[in-house]
Amino acid sequence: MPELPEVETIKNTLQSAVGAVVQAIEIRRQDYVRRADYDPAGLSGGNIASVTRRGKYLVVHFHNDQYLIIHLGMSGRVFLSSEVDVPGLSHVHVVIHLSDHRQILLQDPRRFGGIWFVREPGVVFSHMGLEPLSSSFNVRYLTQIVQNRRVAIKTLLLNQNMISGIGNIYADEALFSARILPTRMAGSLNNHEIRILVRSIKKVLRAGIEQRGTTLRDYRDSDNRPGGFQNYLQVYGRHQQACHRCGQPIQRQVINQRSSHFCSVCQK
DNA sequence: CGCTAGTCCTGTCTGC
DNA sequence: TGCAGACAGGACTAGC
Repeated sequence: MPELPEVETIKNTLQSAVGAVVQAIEIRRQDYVRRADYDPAGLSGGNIASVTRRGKYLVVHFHNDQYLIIHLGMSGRVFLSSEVDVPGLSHVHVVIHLSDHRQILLQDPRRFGGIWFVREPGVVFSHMGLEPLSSSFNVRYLTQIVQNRRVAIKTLLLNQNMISGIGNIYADEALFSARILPTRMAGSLNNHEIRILVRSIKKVLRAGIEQRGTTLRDYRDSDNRPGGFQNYLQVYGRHQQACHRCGQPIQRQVINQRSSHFCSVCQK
């Protein structure tokens, strides 16, 4: 579910938990833990030093160089709750009890997400591509990774080993903004198109963050607030609706198992 | 090595 | 109202 702007928003709303002392960590589903390099029980008594983001991952840094890495998969949510028990909330796999009586709940119905208890975040991120909002993600880098690639440009944008954080919504939106068809072979993009695409990716992601993410169905930040970027979508989820630019109906086509939305008039 | 297709899950919506 | 089938914001991996 959550892509870079949504995870960034969750990270921002979780800042109110920084400094809080962990009373206990409750792992209700052991199979949600992908890796444990230390005993999570040892986190009790320490405090949360920071909460950051890498790609679509949340990084919770505790004392003593102990990290909890969280990936929310397709349906994951993080709640910062002050209630002892949230009624009607199922599929909560992890609860971090804080000594101020708040708790961080990790819910994930489909369980495509997971968590890692590691002493060094690099072991999880070793193969990850550049952050698209960093200065190193630029025309030179995109030129280098599209070179000779015979995959659809959209497939490349979704490849987390190349660029980390772009998902199905923002890939479609960035390609519409750049006026490039998602089916175009990556290696066929010219310098001009690469330049526009870099700019479009950054612009769309920044707008998504500005709007606190996209809520199509169940996305919420850790304060349970929905995002607002769904009101600004140009193509995603707008199949057969009029293109905001030219008025022609938006097309939908499956590319690499993912539904893709585009305007066949505006995008070439 | 690069790439495609199948797989992991549950919930919700659509059409019969 | 019930039920089958499609579909969903992600990402691994077997196999070509």
